Amino acid sequence: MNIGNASDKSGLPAKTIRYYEDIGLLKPDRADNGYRDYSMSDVHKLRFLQRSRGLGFSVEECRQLLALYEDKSRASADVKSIAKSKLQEIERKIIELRELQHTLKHLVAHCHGDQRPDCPILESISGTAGSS
Amino acid sequence: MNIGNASDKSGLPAKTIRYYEDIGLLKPDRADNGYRDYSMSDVHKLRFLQRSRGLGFSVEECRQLLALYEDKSRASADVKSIAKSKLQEIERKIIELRELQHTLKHLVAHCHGDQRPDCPILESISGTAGSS
DNA sequence: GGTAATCTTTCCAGTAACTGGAAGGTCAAG
DNA sequence: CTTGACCTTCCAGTTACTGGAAAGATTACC
Repeated sequence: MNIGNASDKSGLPAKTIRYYEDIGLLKPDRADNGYRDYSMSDVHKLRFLQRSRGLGFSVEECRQLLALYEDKSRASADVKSIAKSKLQEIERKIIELRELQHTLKHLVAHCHGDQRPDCPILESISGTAGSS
Repeated sequence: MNIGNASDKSGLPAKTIRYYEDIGLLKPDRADNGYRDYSMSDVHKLRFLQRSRGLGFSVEECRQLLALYEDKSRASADVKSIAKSKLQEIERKIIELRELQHTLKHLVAHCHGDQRPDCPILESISGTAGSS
């Protein structure tokens, strides 16, 4: 499939997909006319990248995650140790998102925007009373 | 407190804190010697920024979140509608993180790195069999 | 078959969000 | 009163895109 189609299915702009190719993240086939030709597997990987980038992983981290995703020949211990450290990071991100969620819900529920100078939320936000 | 201290407490590099000041996200007091002087409230906000950035929100989105955080005078409906749309985004991110977590756990549990050409994970990854 | 619209290609420049480093001022310790 | 660890501003470089030009390919219509 052409890049426009892959873009629609992955949620990534065509520009970004070409950029990911430039930096060696994903190399699609080429059709006889020179057009890039994406397989469904490529599209899955693009969607995977779209998600991980949106969740705050850097491109280099995404490269690692993609390597895990694509793993076909690396040593088990190696793969597992990277996966485990990524899992810890994911766990942390989920917790932080829950705290942010809690804070915003609290705001929606309790702050009425009626010119009050101090909001009780300020106490609980930014992990001051929720983590570490 | 000085910027180095604020940096330690917020987890943001001093460089980044100065950059956030440049773009108008957070304006600390200045001591008589010209040094930036951060209050605990400033540090909370920096930590808040550190987290939201790490969770994949853009600086402009963080500006909105910070405005919610700081809200003291805006109309309730306005604040609530922004907060609600951010809550949806957070909900989505949590779901995506859970799926990523599930995928990686599956990888750690079932892929042994023993040269196998196709991993069963490929089916379930990237939301193909888990969402939408 | 012609041609206009809509792809696609590469390349180069611009933006967003930092990041590093130079040149110099400030401060606490010995 | 100097040494070292801070801090300041400024300017240049990096990462991760993003927009736009110029040109080739494909499809859609007459």
